[in-house]
Amino acid sequence: MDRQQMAQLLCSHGVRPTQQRLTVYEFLIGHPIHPSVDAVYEAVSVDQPTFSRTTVYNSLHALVQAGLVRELPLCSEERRYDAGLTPHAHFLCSGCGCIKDIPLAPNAVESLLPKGSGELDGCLVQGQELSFSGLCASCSTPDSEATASD
Amino acid sequence: MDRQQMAQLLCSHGVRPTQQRLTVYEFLIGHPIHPSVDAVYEAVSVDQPTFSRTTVYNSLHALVQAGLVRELPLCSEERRYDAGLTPHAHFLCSGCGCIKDIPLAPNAVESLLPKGSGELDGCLVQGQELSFSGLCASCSTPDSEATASD
DNA sequence: TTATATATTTGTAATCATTACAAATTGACA
DNA sequence: TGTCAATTTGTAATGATTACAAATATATAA
Repeated sequence: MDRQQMAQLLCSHGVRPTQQRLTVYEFLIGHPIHPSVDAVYEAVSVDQPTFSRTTVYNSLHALVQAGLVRELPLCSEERRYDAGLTPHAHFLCSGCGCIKDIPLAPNAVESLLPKGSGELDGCLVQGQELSFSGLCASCSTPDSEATASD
Repeated sequence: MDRQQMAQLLCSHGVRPTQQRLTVYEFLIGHPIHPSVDAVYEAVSVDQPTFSRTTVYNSLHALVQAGLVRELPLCSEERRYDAGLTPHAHFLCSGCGCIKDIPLAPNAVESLLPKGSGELDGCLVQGQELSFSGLCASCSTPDSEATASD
């Protein structure tokens, strides 16, 4: 997906495709590491030193509200963002903070809901998230301390 | 479960059953509203005005580490805690912040993982959480603005 | 193209949940 | 009872996020 296509995608979701928003979205698409706000900011600042941290926040808000990016509900100190919209779960390593994707079958999560129990009756469900936590392969091996990578 | 039983439960999990920890745990058990730290603090302060906010943090940390309480991974500003350990999912209302429990069958979540795909190979899975977000019945009804209750 | 209005970006200051810390207190154990 | 270690308490510090206003960019109309 090139910038032109991204711009059209943003437009079709009601988001004005400014340079900054495209830069943030491009980074998320190209780096599926579920980065924090600061990770995005650090990355885009390399090429564009005037890029503001506030703009990263603003852009992410706009993209999340448009449904193009989702904020991950995780027990992490910082918020993490994901532009991958195919159904998948996440594994958060409490050691190094890395996040792994876990593919899921379509409608897998819905199948868990109690059928006809009415538990979600009247509730408007807009998002869902399945997450696991623990230690990744690197961090669960005692002799090799993992460096916080992604 | 009375205080005596709670004390034994904490002991068996390696947590010294201090008065403060028991008070926090008792509140969580008795009020399954998945409260925030501040909600716990406000509640216990009514009867014990000298109860410190830091102690609420400390107690919750101890209980979480012992596996008696879980911290909920949700897209909320504050951390929320749950002493209910039976398998269930959560629904977080972005309007009023209330959280509803959604019962799940045992091992329902595990059944979603790709069989033999090795996606979690080498990872030590310690926790899991399935959450939904949206608007609760009260908040999705336009004419009755819900008051932030639980 | 130019003028005008609107939306966005930027940088700084403020907010708020959480953590760090040290003194005071409590509880266990000899 | 005395001593030591763990816990509690209150305050100060931290750090992610938000608020805000001036500067800038963008879209639309003339």
